[in-house]
This record gives sequence, structure tokens and C-alpha cells, in this order.
Amino acid sequence: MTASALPPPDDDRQDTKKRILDMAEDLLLTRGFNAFSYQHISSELGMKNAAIHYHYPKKNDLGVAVIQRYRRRFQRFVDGQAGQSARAQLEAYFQLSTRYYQHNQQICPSGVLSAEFHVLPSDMQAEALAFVAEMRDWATRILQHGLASGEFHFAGDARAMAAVMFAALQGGLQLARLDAAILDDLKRQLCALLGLPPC
Amino acid sequence: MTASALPPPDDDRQDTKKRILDMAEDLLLTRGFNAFSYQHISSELGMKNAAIHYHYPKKNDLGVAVIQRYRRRFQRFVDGQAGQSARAQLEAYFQLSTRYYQHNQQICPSGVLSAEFHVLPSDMQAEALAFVAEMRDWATRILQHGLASGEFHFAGDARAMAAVMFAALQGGLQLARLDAAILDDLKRQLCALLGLPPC
DNA sequence: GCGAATTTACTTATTGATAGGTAAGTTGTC
DNA sequence: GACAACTTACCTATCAATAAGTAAATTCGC
Repeated sequence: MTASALPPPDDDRQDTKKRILDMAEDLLLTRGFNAFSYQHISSELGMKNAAIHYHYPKKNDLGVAVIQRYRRRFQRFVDGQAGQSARAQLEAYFQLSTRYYQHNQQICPSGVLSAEFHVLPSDMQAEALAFVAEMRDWATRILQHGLASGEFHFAGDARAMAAVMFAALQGGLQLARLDAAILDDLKRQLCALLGLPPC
Repeated sequence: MTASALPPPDDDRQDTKKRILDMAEDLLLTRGFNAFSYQHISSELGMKNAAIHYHYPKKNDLGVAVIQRYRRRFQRFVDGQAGQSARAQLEAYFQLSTRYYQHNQQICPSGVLSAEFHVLPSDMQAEALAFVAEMRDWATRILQHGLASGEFHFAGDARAMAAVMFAALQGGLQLARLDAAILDDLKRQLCALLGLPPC
């Protein structure tokens, strides 16, 4: 009984659907929702437009699925680093941004969704609202934690400081497409503002 | 000799062209470049698509003209407040953001252009690059001025702090579409970080 | 356990709407 | 009558979406 004798798990079962979703996510973060088409996906994956419609009847369904999966992934990311120091959590956050930029100069989902908000289907707007609220709450909790533990030092309240950090990283990730140096300047300065040694 | 006897300056001469440019700018900042069409403009202004093509042959020409005019306007804005205190200049900058938000939740030009950068015609990319560089330089000069005059107090260098401020306002303006409170939190906290009394 | 019925996972072909763009004609003004 | 400022009429490409068909896998009745 070799491994290859076992049924090749469901390599097909959900494989196409997942590949479509992966490609949609990639295109969303590089081109934005209104600037990618079913053609972009189907030609890249070697299938027909109708195959995408089979799994995701409307483009809206595809968009919603991308955000929902992202929200679940983000939730796992947050849960997975519970108990860590505030500083470690902050660094994980920063590293996330760097990885976006390095992957075809992608921008963060909140950046795409808020920039295109008024030209998004209403189902996607609802998902975007929930997602952005979750992100900001999480950023606030990190800063509160860091204040309480004495790791961070800054004037003003945590929620306002979270707004600065969140908005700056979102904007910075977009601006990095035009000025590569800005992201590093940004992170260094944010650390300085939190009273951390140069990071 | 009444006023109406005088040649109505050139009420027509460049009026249509200007109205097209105004509408294009408005649509760019509310919908983004790829989500507005010649139809949006022509139907709103009561003319035909071909009338727009007469003044701006390609959509690229229209986009470039919008950014170029904006750069000139921004330059006048900068020149106009030379000699003022750093604090006054900063407040003028903040007020600019507020005005965007209040006008149909527009976002700043740099936000649109950087979010859509990879799906913009190359002529527009070139304009966007120049514009963003000008904005960041200006933000840096305000902060340097404020540091030198003793109005501002913060750790790190002015250029990095300018990156934080610029990126945070760009991101915040976008996020305000989903969370109206974020812009005020942001401005308040930025003032605190610059060592200013609550503003 | 075998064949019929049904479902899954697509392809082919076509739709109507809309995109940006162009050429030729019309109208008003100096 | 010449030029500027359009409109009319059209073209081609692309968009998301749908209908109809098909081969393979799965489920079900007996």
C-alpha cells in the first residue's frame, strides 16, 4: 500500500475553485476590483470564462468570497499571535506590509476596498466595512497592550494612535509603488513614535 | 453700453473644455480613473462623447490634463502660503483633507493615482510620479521649518516624519469612506505627535 | 453489483451593454 | 468662405452574464 495507491486527496475536487479564488485575490490586490476581468483569470489559468461563472455566478460573488476568505485568514493570524509581546505583534504587522509590496507591489486589501469603495457592489461594501473595523480594532488592541506592558510610550490614546498607524501603512504601501523608499522611512518613524529603539 | 454689450468674455471659448476638465477631476477623485467613462461626463454636461474627444482626443490626454492642472494649483497653494508659520501651513494642509472628504467623500489625487498606478497609462504614471514627489517634498519642508522654529517637537528626521504624515492622511481619507470618525482621530493624534497643543 | 438517473464540472456559442475611439457632416462666427 | 466647435453615425473591442450541450463521476433502485 504505497502513498500513490491512496486516492490523490481531492486534487481536482476543489482545486479549480481555489485556483480561481487565488488568482482573483492576486488580481484584486494588484489591479483593483474594477480593473480585472474574468478574461484575466481564465486566460491565466487555461480555462473559459464560463468555468468561473460556474463556481462564482456573478463577479460580486467572487469579490465577496475573496474578502471573506481574507477575513478568516486574518482572524487566524490574529489568534495565532495571541500571548506574544506587543512589540513582536507589531513587527509581524510590519512584516505583512513588506510581503505585500514584494509580491508584485500588491497593496493591502483595506487599501483597495476603501479606494474603490463607491464603485463596489453593495455586498462587497458590507464585507469591506466589517473587515476594516476588525483591522482597526486589532491595531488598537496591540497598542493598548504595549502601553499597559510598558513596551510603547506615546501621547494620546491608543485608538487614535492606531488610526495613524493603520492609515499610514495603508497609504505607505500604495505610495511605495511610486517611491520605493517611503515604506522603510515610514516603519522606522512609526517605531520612533512608539518610543521603541530603531527597528 | 451695458455689460451684456461687451463680448461675453469667452464664456464659450474655453468654457466647454473647462467644464469637461472639472467634471473629469470630480469623477477621478470619486470613482477613480478606470471607473469613469466619457459617458459619465457627456451625459452630466449635456453633450456628446465626441465633444470630449474633440478637446481631449484620448482618455489618457484627459487624465494627464487633470493631473497637470492639479499640480499647477498645488504649486500656487504652496507659493501662496510661503512665509506663514509651520503650524498655519500644517493646518491648511489638514483643512485640505477635510474639504476633500466633505465633497462627496473624494480622496486625494495621490491616493487615486497610487492605488491605480499599475493600471494607468504611462503618461499618467509619469505625472503621478512628479506630483507625489512634489507633495512629499513640501510636507518635508513644513516639518523642517517647524523643527527649526521650535513649533514642532518629534523624534526622528523630518523626511521620515513627513512620510508618516503624508501616508496617514492619504490612507485616512480613503478609510473615512468606511469609518467617518477616523479622520478626526488621525489629525488630533498627528498634532499630538508633533508636540502641538490639541488642535 | 449493475444499469438508470442524476449531479458535477466544465465548453461552446451567444447575448446586450458599454468601453474608447474615429470619420464625416453641420452650424455658427469672424 | 474658412475655421472652430461641435453632432451624427458608426466601429471595434471588451465587459459580465446566460443558454445549451457534454463527458465523467456519483448516487440510487433493484
